[in-house]
Amino acid sequence: MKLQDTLELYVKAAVKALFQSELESVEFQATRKEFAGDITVVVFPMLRVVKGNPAVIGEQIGQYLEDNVDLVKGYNVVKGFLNVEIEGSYYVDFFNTIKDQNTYGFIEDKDDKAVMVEYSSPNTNKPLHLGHVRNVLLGYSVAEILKASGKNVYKTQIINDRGIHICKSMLAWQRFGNGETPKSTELKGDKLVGNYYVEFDKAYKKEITELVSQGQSEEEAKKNTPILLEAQEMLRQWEAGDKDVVALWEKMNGWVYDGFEETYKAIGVDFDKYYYESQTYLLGKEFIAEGLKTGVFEQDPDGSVWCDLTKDGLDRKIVLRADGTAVYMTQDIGTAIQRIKDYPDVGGMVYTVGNEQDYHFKVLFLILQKLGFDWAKNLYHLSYGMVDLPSGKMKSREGTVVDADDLIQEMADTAEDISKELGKLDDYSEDEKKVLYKTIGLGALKYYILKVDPKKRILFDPKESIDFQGNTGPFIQYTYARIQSILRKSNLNDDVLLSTATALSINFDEVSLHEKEKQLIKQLEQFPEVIQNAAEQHSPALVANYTYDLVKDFNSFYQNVSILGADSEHEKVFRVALSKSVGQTIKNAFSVLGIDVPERM
RNA sequence: GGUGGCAUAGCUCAGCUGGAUAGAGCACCUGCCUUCUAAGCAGGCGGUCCUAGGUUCGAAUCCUAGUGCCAUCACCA
Repeated sequence: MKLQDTLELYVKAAVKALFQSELESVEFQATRKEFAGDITVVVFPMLRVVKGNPAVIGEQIGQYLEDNVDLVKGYNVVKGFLNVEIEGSYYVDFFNTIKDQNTYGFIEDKDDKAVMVEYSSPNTNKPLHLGHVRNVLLGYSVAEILKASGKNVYKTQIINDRGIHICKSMLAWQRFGNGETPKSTELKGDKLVGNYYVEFDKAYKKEITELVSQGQSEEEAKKNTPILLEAQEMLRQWEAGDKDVVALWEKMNGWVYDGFEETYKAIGVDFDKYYYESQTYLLGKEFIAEGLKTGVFEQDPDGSVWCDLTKDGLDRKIVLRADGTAVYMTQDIGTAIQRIKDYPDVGGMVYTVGNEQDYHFKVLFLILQKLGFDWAKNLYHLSYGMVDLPSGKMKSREGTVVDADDLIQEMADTAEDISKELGKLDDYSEDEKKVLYKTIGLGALKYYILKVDPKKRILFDPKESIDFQGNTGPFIQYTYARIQSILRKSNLNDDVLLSTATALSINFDEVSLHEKEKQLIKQLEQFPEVIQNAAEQHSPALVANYTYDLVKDFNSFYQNVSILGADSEHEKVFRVALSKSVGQTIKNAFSVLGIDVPERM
């Protein structure tokens, strides 16, 4: 049983014995550093049941606990706060129960119902940028956190592979491409296709200028440029299944997928299943027809189909155009249903999509509920803030985007510069160094993005490079590397670590627990709860900030207490074992953030 | 205009279901490498928690109103 739960029973018993009153619950908080004690009982809420001076009541309860509870070593009362000191042996005993768990903090028995997490979901006409990076890191991490919290998880995305945007790239490539391929240009496929998307835009703008000089209004010109009309014609041909257009579409999308795959690999994320809009956009229609029969939807005289959500405080939402073609909503309805068909064990889904689409998902979830799907109540929009530059929004057409591949490379380069300056790795091979630079660079980037609350926007200044000191990924990685160094130098194998730490608890009087050691164990004790909270709140930031606190405590311990130079063998082994556990916890925490930890740095 | 989100130190961010004198990092200043990796540690400076009301023993946290920024309100996605 958790310390808090145990104490709660005793505090209730104390109140019953002393004041003949029943408490419903007891409020605890961690004791602030400036006071003696380990855990604090807040007396104020009891005043509803027990009348009197809170300080006096605290005093009486404290005395009762000291007299009746072995765990309680002492107490003090400050105003209405009862600070309880816990026997050091409690912490040593607790540590003994976790020190050999490699999966500490994770729940291994999985729920029957799985969760599907969607993230990334890019368009196929341009490379991934910093905005996608946030999406991908968040989605991956939340998926891993959910796994760690005891869920089976499927990672997926929906690839927006059809529509006018890809036709624009296709057309530009046809016109200006001279048969270029990723191979012939040595460009990543997504970059090559993205270039033609830009080419299209250039030609388009030029044609607008021409038409305007011929007397058309700008508005007219935008609709009438030959190149746009041709792109629209291409889309019609695609929808009609024109062989040549489809072949070109397949070829160019193939290039993009290869490029994306490379980027995902570089970032270190993966997917269990891909969905393509081109394959699912028709599926929703069936259910629109179904919903029309059951009255969920209504048809206007022009043939368009709507869902009336005014009673739910929202608007009327179109789900099918007058010409019978699908809109975004149609396809999302179809995709959701398809996913449950494919994976019947899925009981809920998480959509990692920017907060600009909050309204869309509110509507989508509501419609799915109205259609009567029981899983529809377990849909969650993991809505996150935009990543903005000091100059404002990123705009691909204006060339202000921060490219994902470039960014990853720059982070590794910075890691390399710093590492070389510090010069601690002279005996590493070039290959080993390269891997390490990437680990550190990515660690910096991922931590930088994941440590902020998803719903808040991020301001990213490319000129001010991401820090490697303080509350950063590399700082935490560095601490991990230090711990590994100690483990190597201690020459203690696991058997010794296990047995001697146990011996310490038996002979506890010999050695008292150092403040810094106790603090570390308290911090370790929090980890499983942090994972559960992070899963409930879909927030990797909670894990990131926890890890930082843990690491700060460790570094303080490390600098103030000699580990390998401890006075007794007992102490030394205990401290090494404690360090090892902290290292394992860092590793576990970082694994759900998708960040690797190095043996040295 | 309707709806939703955000607002905490010069900058970037924490602050769990309301609890003690609001915490970190960066930057700036002071110390600490002959002892386990100084990407570190110990300390200092720095706050009208956007504003005004309200709820209560107690509010950065909850409620109301206002201000500012962002998003959204398409037969776009």
